[in-house]
Amino acid sequence: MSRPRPPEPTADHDTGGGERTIRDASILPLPKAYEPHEVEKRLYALWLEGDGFKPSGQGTPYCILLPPPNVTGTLHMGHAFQDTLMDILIRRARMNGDCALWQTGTDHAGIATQMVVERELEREGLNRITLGRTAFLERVWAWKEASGGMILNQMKRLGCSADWSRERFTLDPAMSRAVSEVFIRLHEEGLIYRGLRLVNWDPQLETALSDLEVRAEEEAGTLWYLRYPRTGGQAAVVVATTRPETLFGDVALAVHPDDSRYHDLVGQRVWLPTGGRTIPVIADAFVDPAFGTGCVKITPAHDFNDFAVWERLHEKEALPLFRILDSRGCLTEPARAARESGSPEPLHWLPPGLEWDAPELGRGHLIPEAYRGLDRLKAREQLIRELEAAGRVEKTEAHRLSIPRGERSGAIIEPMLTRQWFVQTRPLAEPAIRAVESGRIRFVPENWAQNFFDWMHNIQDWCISRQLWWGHRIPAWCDDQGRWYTGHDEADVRRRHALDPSHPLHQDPDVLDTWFSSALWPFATLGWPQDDPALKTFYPTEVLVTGFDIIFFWVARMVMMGLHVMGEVPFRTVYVHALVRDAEGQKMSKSKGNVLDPLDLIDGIGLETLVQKRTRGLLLSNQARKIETQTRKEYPQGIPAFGTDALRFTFTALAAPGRDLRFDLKRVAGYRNFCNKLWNAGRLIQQLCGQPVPPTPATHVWNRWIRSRLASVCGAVEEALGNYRFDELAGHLYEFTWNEFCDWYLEVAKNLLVSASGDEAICAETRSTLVGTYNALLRLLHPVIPFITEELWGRLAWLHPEGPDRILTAATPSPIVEDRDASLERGVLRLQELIMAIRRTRSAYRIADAKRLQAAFVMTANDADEAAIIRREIASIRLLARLEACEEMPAGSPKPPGSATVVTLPATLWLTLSGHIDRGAESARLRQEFENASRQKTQVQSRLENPSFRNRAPGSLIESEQVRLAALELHCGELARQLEELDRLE
RNA sequence: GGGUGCUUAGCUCAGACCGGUAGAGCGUCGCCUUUACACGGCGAAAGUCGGGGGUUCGAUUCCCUCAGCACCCACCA
Repeated sequence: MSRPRPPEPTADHDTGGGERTIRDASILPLPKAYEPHEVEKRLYALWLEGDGFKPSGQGTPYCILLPPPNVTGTLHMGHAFQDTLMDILIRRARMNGDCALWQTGTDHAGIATQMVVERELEREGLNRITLGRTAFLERVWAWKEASGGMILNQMKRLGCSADWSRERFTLDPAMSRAVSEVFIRLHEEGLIYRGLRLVNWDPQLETALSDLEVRAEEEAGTLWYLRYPRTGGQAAVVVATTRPETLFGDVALAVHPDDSRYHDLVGQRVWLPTGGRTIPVIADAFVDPAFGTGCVKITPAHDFNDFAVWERLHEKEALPLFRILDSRGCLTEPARAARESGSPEPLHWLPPGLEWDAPELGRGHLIPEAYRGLDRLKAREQLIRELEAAGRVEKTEAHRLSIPRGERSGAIIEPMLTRQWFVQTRPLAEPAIRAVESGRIRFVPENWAQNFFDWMHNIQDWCISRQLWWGHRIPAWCDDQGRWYTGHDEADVRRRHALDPSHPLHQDPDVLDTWFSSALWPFATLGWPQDDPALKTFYPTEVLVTGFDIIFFWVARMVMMGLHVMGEVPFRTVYVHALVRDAEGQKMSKSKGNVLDPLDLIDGIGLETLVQKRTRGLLLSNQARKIETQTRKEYPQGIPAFGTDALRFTFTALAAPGRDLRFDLKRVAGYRNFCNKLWNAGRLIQQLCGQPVPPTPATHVWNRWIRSRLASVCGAVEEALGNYRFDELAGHLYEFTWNEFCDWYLEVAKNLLVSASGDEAICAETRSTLVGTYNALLRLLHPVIPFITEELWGRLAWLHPEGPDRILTAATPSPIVEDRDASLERGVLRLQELIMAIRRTRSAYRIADAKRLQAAFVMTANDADEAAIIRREIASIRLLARLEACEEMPAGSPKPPGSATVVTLPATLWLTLSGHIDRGAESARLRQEFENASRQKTQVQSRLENPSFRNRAPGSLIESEQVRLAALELHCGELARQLEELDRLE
């Protein structure tokens, strides 16, 4: 969908980049519109030449860590947003002369990657078990080499200036060394331990998960009221449960100690509803008498609450502990479960004197024959049928409850008694809390620190072992007595622990939670535990740019590990950005069909391809149809190519503090237009100058003005970046570029150079201002929109005869303090107000721009500087308000006949409009203005007359209100006079 | 159950820590093919700042409260 455009000179195309010189540049006109596509590829290659994005120079070290994306991942809007912000910071730091490193790499993403490869195997009719561990891991590595890391290439399309030579992968040998080193140290310090505990078990993936990897959703369920017959023959005890199948693992019933209904029951025994085994009734305050029947079954191996009860009371009440599910969630005899775990450590606990063959334990048969090997959900159905038939179900109720599901697999999570490795987090959390409290780590925006504290204060020990194959194998070996030893490898273990070669050792088959290695990312990527100079230079890193969704997963753990291992925080600032949503505020997800691919916004995509892309691989066909309809409606033309810079500017402008960010495609179009505006400003300047210009001091009002504004904007940009207010950064740049530089300054400068008097001195300083401002502007913009600024820098090489060839390595423009002139800026503001008032009046009378009008004015300004600026700038008033002539008349001059009146603060001006004038409209217009001004005047007046205001308001406010009142009085007086004049003439 | 955030123009959002005159982009309307740009220029319309109460000389802003919408943590036998 490209517009027809005039033929372009071919000489400036594909010159290979870098070969351009000032000589030939001056004669090459720019194409009429900026075309990002060709430019982006060429320039990225150019940037990679030589040292690429390696840190250089002796400047202050400045390091940002890329939150390592999953190797399985592809770039989505969230990444693109985050990457843009990081790239802005890094490019700016580089231009500031800092030694800037953007450390990049990918994460092995244990579960995600293993699932991808397992699915691939499934398509070939294979599975990992038949393949075996070694062959399976070879497959995963092959997959990683072939398809992993696509996301980093996509980042390059975004213009990311990460140091690709330092790319790391969390399973690199050096990273693995860091992982085992930390594991060994923490184990020796007692901060990593092996424990028999309940964990969240995913029966589909057959692994433990951490609390954070479990999502609970409210779903419809059933509450069954089951009868537990009493041994003495009295009425059965009724217990409500949502998971009846767990009754095979019951070790007690519990009631609240103060529940009078059950006082006589405590200490007695009841029969299980099936299975021929009795359990005691105990009392514990955790029971809520108001829920169900106030009596609860205790299944310590499969329920977190019950396990807590067991921990409190198992010695006193002689409660055994055993599990009844195998790793796939099927019912199994406890003894079998222990054997299956393959470890010499027992997976149960029996009170002294109690043996498996005791009647309390069903003489070793806890699971009736008919249920053995049955999936827990199937077993549930079968059990309910059996109990109903036996009259053991009193009633059933529909019940909403939150069902925990594995984040990855979606399978219902079972709390499961297993032996796992845990990190004892409290001793690690305390220094982390202090680091944030003391300000050694700053959260931006601050309120996220609260979130961090809340979690850290209630932190639970972290289960770090996973029953997967893809990941860091746990560096721990077990002997036949169940004793554990750590080391980097078996030989290392024997050396460290002085074990004879004949001493049997078996390495733990499990791997570590992916987040364990991620937690070491800040120092492991920089070379730890080696004595790497990068570590000394760049640790602690400057700022972590991340979403709030991984504060717990990742940020908190990096802080804990960094402080513990390095003795220093991993980063000084945590900048927490919002999460990208669609235009309706919905989370972008494949199943909703509202996903936007950042690359499609850059390159564009046709409607048909987009529809295909969004519906591919969807299981439900009605869902696919819905998405197709919605997509066709929303993007009837597909998505046009906006270019990388437009997308980056959009992200920057949207990066206001907050927790979600609605991504609106229309904004991208707006910023594409912005890029084009900047491009065309370059075209104009090329036409006006086109060769190096010696720096010349400014004397002309507008030249001084734009230099003053530039100095202000440099300062504002610096401040916005210092506060991580990317939205404000974008706002300042947009406003300055478009409104001040293009709309005002270029219009004037064009005139000064093309049609003006031929005053060589003014021309020289105007060229110098034009070139100096545009040059600085490109450098200010470069971190945000790197491609177009680099392209302009290259094409307009005469802009920077002494500067570097590439804007990438140019210096940030520093604000020139002497250029700032507040009084001049005020004066120009008045001038602009006068010009805008004339334009308004012209527009009200619908006078074409081409029509030049006669005008006369009287000065009403009481500020000498302002008046001087107006008088000096009559030429620009004429130019910008399209006047033929504009003459000053003596104060008190009468309104010329047949004129429209324009009343502003610095001057009252009459536009000669013979033939157009409408006395009624004129009067109404002035009256309206008068009323507005009087309303304001009255407001200020009454405020100033209010004694309590005068007594209590700060002096500076009173002063400024007085100034304002004076101005309003002047304005009102002048409007009244002009209205009288109008009446008098009538 | 505990907590956090949001509610401002037709749409998407700034502004609020630090009270006094409410801003932007997009959209809408009018005029304009002015040789940088129609991916443009100039101009205009458009808001009882979610409801109620309080503090204050003054509240969109601070406090309380209600409503709606998001989200997080815990938990539901």
